[in-house]
Amino acid sequence: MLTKKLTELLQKAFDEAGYDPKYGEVVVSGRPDLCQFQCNGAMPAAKEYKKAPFMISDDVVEKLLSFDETKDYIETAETIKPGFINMTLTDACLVRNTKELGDNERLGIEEIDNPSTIVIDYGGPNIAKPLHVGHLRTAIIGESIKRLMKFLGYKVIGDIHLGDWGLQMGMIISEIKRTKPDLPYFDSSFVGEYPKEAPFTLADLEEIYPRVSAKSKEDAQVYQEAKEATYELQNGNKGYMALWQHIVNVSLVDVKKNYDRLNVDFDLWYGESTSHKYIEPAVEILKQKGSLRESDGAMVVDVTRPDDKKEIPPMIIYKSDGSVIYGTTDLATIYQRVKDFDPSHILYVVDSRQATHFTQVFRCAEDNEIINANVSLEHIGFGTMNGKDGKPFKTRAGGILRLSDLIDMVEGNAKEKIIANAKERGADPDQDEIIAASKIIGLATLKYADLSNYRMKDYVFDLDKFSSFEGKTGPYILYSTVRIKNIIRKLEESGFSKGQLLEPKSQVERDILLKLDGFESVLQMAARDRAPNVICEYVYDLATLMSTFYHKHHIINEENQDQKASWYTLLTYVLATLELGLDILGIIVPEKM
RNA sequence: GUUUCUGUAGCUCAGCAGGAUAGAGCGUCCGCCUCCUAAGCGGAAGGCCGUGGGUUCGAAUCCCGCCAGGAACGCCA
Repeated sequence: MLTKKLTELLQKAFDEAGYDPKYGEVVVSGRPDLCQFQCNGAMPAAKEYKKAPFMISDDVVEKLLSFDETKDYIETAETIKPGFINMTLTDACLVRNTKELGDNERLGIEEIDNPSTIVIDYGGPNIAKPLHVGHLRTAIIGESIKRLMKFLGYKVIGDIHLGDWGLQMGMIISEIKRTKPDLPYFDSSFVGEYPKEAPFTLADLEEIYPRVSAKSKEDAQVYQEAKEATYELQNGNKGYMALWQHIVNVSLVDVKKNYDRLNVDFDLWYGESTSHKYIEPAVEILKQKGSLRESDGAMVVDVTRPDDKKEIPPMIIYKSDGSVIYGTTDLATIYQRVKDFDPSHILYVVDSRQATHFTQVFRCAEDNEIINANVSLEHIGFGTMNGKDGKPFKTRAGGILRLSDLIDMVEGNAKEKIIANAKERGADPDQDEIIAASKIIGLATLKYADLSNYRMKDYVFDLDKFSSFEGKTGPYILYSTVRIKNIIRKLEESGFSKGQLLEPKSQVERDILLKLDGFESVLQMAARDRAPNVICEYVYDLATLMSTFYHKHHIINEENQDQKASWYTLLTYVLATLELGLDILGIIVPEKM
């Protein structure tokens, strides 16, 4: 990374000029018309040394220019107005640096030392309920953060954390009992093997939950039975467990299908139920600490702290009916994760609306030493995806939009565009090609639109805009990337080989070399802030620079063979960078489009 | 009410480890397809960065107040 090397140089210069080296930090210039890199350290240093900033920057620049190694990097270094140190690198340095990055397997990006384990909890779909738009952001953002951390070298475990242990399971079980009381699962005297086949289909399940959920709101009896069933399930009713397993199995097929379409995968397909055997030991700790108390019939733990600005309600461990709720399973899951994986971080990529809940759970775990001080629990919240009315996205009829329907919409839209575009170009792709391309492009449309927003913000889902295929969109970036692939393919087909990277022939080309160097700090910033949107920004910038480049230089028709070979090499570097960036975003690049 | 997130161009959004002239996309206007994909490129117009203070040599960026919008505030997840 060039800023790092330049910072070393500047620190040395500050030091030798008699100033604290800490002022030597170099950043990418905010004024590319003036210089490529800048150091602003002379201005804060002016205070410490009670000197005019330009006197300091003059000293530093003088020292800097006296070093032998400076010539290897810097073309010009000068002091400007109050005390900026502006630097521009030699093209030779840029080329040398680019080669180092491009020829490196990891594009020159450092892998962290002594990697710790990070558990990322995202996805969180509920069993027996179809996935809906509300599940989109956690999946997309979580997947991207997972990939980013993995690439940076952490040992990352992505856990889907299925919602499979709460009241909704009791609702479904009690409803099945009501409609099919003769099933063996409800016969307490039943001995032997329960049937292997589930007594319902996925379609049945998807119909049962909304029905019983609505009924339970009207009918207290129904609600009561659901609660009782939940309690019995959680306490090991054998028939319920067997039925529960059927529900999980049937649902999971569909859940996996949805995540596949989103190019999202998990290392662990655990759920709330997985941790249920850890509830007891976790609660035992709470008891030993004397934290558990009775309140309105429920067992709770207080999680307030003296400097609280807001009253945090106590966390409920056991409801007044004796069953556990998601706070309890979350706590038990922390206990389990610490025991099994010894993580340094557990990241929860969950809707911001659950902030209070996580405050409760985290405090409960910390205060009661279920985790020790080296484990960091972090809620990575995000805003909602809204419709054009500014309210959470709904279907036209006002219902909840299924995730699969959303994906269908986006893919369908991509398909129309592909066909229209092919027609215009006189191309004639076959059906399979069109379908494959529409899936990939649809995915990029959806993911780029989502990830390019800063995650805390709500955003408006506007299909027309996102799939317009123009401007700052997923399809544009794919288009740019595929275009590079096409040129490379043509070069390969003509038997041409890559060659030595030559010095840039234009400002765009120079800008590309500088941009390539900036990738590492972009990834670091994205990781630090858990903010994939900075990667989106970067990928777009690089793609745009490439488009400008084509306008200026024509690679295939280039007569100078060394130049052509050099550009070929450059293309492979840019492609590798784009592909890596897109892969971290969870976006797939097609071969053609 | 309390807490929290958000407020930047007509619209949708970046920028917020403080730095020199605040950036994109869409939309509007002008120009560019005998040449690797025009899903593109070049250019123009468009902004007292919600508001008032403070810190600082320097604030869209940090701190405080206010205004506006969203969200959360005990047995759903």
